[in-house]
Amino acid sequence: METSTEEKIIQAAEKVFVRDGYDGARMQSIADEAEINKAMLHYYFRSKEKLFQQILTGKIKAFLPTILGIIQAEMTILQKFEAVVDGYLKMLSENPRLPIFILFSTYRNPVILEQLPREVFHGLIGFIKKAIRNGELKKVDPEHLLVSMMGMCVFPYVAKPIASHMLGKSDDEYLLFLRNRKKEIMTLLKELVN
Amino acid sequence: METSTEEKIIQAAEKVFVRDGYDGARMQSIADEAEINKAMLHYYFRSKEKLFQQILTGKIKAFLPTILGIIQAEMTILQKFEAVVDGYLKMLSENPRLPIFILFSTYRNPVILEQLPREVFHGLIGFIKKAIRNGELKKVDPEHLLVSMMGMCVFPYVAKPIASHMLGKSDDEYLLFLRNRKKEIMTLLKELVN
DNA sequence: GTCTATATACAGATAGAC
DNA sequence: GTCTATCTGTATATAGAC
Repeated sequence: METSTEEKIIQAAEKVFVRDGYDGARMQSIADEAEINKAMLHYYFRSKEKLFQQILTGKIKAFLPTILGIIQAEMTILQKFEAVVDGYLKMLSENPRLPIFILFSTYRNPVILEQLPREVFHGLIGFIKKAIRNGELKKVDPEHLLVSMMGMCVFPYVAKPIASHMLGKSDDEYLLFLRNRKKEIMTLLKELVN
Repeated sequence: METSTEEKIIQAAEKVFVRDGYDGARMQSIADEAEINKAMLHYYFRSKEKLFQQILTGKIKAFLPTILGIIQAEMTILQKFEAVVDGYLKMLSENPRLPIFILFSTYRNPVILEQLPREVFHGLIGFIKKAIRNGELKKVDPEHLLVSMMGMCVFPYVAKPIASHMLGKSDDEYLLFLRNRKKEIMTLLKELVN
């Protein structure tokens, strides 16, 4: 029932920034959404810029694949792929507007990325390399494969308006399309496994 | 040597809108870029909104695959894939910031999409369906395959800041990475061909 | 068509009472 | 901590001289 003012601001700011972007967001919109006074935003966070940085940093960390922990050593490479794709698609289905927000924000201000850890990517690339050495996987470039996997997951979300229009799908039909996505991505990835 | 004022405005507006987005763009920046007076923007285009609509519509049309005309009936499906991927990646390498601009803009204002033709997508999906019937291609969902192809092409561009950081690549190294992209996408697509 | 000057609106941010 | 009132800058847009 009780939410602190600071927490209310953060939740409202997430919603407004993710929806409207930094330049499109209004401090008044955030205050309205949080049902508090506009002056409180500055009392707690000093400036729009500072509030935004905090929201963006938090969201980027959620956006990066945190699935690495789930992966077990005994899994086959295909099972690992499935864990990554599945975990990622689930997060995206819960936060469909998140990727376009993050990608656009980092384009306009890449400095924020410097504090981000690279272990997740390195870990996944390591798995792929090992699977190739084992003969478990066909010879492909690990970095390109990882980018392809992420692209296949993320693109239908960042391109939702244009893709649903081009495919002639209503919002409901496009949701259904997204739900079939995992199976279709895995069909492609299976072809790479020996 | 001679460029009409209207043309100078359009070129400047393309540059500024694509770089900064609608909300981030300033009419003064466009005027400076075009080396004309700010009042001229309103004389020729009435409002920022109208100028933006015109730029965005033009850019979306360039963004959609116009490669369909190149495709010949005698080509194998793999050659058709290669034509699409190659044409698309070339356009992207010449306009690296275009996709993030269009995708973000259509997210904020999807109405603009209504005037866009769907033939390009339908044409490509038709080719894929036919190839499956012929036994030329493994059984995959044509719509998903098309979205996967586009995602593999576009994602490395829209995610450039985050991907180059995660892979630990400098700008030059990332450019090289992008230049190898075609080969790696085709490696994946080849596995789908019988 | 092109300029200068200005109108109008609204954004982020702060001062100060309670 | 929370509010109202207000400051200050700057954005889009227009009026009107040339």
